[in-house]
Amino acid sequence: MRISISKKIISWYFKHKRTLPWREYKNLIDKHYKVLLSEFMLQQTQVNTVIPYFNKFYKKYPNFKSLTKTSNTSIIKMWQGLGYYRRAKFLQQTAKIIVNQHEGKLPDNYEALINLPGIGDYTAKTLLAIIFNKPLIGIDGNVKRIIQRVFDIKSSKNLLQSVKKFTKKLQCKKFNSELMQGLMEIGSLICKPKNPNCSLCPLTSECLSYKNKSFKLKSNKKITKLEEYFILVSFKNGRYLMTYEDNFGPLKGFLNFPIFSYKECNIKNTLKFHFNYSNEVLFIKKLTILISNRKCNLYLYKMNNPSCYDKKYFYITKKKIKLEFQSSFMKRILKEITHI
DNA sequence: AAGACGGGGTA
DNA sequence: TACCCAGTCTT
Repeated sequence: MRISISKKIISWYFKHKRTLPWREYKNLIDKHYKVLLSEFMLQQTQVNTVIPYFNKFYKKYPNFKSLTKTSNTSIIKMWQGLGYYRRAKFLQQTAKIIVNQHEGKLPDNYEALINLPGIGDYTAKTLLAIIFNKPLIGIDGNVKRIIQRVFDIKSSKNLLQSVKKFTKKLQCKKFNSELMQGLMEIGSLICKPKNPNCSLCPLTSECLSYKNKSFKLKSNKKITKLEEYFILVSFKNGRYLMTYEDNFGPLKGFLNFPIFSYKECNIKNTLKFHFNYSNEVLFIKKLTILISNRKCNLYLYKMNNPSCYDKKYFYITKKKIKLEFQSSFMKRILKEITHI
């Protein structure tokens, strides 16, 4: 008798699964918390990037309750460098709902889970699979790629629908948790986007892409917008001029140097408007930063001792900056000017 | 249905 | 450089 694809994935997983911090737990509630935390951190973020963040975060916030008793600022500070900071906000909101409405436990049904902040279709199904061993499979990038390759599903308008249909056939009752994790494990370690390592794959005998020797998938076209800004660097008595209120999209609301759109603004007029522009303005250097779907050209300018007309700007010491949330964006600028 | 949202790894 | 990552939410 032929062994089913699911069984092959499951036995492969038992044998080859990695030891990861969220795969070891003290008890069931600890498992709920660890798996949920890992799923939030792993959204669009690779395992190896997450591991140190997870360990540090878990040490400081070891359960749902601890997340309800701290400020969102503190949580975001722990998230610093991981990106997609909305996740940290949603995580706290979800923790509060779990503590206040679900007796500190993760709900075990789709309806309740999908209604929690930061939990979408993928995470809801995956939590049900991993934690409660329910016969569902969440479709992430890994699962999508494996299914597409094994069944040689051509990219088309309803690619996702086809993937869903084939994925459903794999669901199993007894070891669905291992199946779910095995799919992702194979996806990230073996069935990689480029150069899949088929010699290690347990599915080669049923993989149509392997049979046809064609593994190329249609890539997601990603549009990168070019944006240009100028940034004002001002340094006084060991302190930097900064603000929380500049309107730079992705990191709006976080501490940053004064930043202005290069296209819309005339530099001198802008400086006159916000600052006492009587001092000389010097161009320092051009910096290129990639962030989300943008490529930003930053033109750094220096002005000595401006007095601010606008209350939203203030001077802050480097020591205090360290205590604040620092985006990689802001850190990069800081690094560039620190030796000027 | 498309765009916004971070930052780092990899070929 | 371009693409990808255990996606979700908003418009």
